[in-house]
Amino acid sequence: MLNEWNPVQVFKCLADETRLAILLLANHEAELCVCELTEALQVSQPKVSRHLAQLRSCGLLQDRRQGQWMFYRLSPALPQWIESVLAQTAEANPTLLEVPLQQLARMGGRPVREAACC
Amino acid sequence: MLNEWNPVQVFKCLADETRLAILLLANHEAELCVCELTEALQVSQPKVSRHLAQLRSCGLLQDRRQGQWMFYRLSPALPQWIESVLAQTAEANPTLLEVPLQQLARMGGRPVREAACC
DNA sequence: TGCTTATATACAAATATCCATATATACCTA
DNA sequence: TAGGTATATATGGATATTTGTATATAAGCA
Repeated sequence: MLNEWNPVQVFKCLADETRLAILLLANHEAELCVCELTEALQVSQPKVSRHLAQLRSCGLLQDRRQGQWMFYRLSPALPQWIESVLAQTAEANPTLLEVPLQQLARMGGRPVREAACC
Repeated sequence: MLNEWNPVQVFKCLADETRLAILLLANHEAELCVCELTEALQVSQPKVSRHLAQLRSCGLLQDRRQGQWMFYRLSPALPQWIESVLAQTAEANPTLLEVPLQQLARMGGRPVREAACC
């Protein structure tokens, strides 16, 4: 995880429609798997995976495997200023999440989360 | 000013070392001319001008001519969430402004501001 | 084992971004 | 008007980013 939390790097991560939507969704939904993101954002699976890899390598996202699925969430180590930027952006731009959340709600066959521990 | 306040566009503006520094300086200093920015950031004049043009065309900066000088400041119309992002970024990353402010303080022959109105 | 689903990665092409250099424009002063 | 300073922009090349397509990896299940 190079150049950790460097503001320019962080803003580069936010400076793409797909990545910003992923981050705002992760902020809203706690945890999402790749197929859910693919469906919510209506983009190809490799595209989502590539952006997820970038966000993970920048330290913004954390992943967890559960069987066949990979679940992504905001990194618990995220500095407060970054959380705050995400929250402000989401609050001031509610339309960004509107369609993705509708797509999610419409989606069938979503994987069931198992408790992460215990 | 196309695509005004589109978050992705805004973050693209923040996703460059020179532009981010310009914005944080403008946030800190109220108003700066091109030669001051060139000196503070230790970059070439065309480079500063190009980035300033981009920030202006995105609506983040406002310019004002005073004689030979062009003064730039944050747009008064800046949405609150963007101001907030800038403030959070500056506060959490004080080193970003450290060297530029030193260079500014060291700089001689800075143009005198006239009152903008009256 | 072999097949299916979910996800990741490699590759190459298209596009965007960034920069140095050269030059143009605008204002000022004489 | 001519010359100087401050700033803007044009051009071309280098580099980075983004993407579709194809393929690889990993887990689950028969």
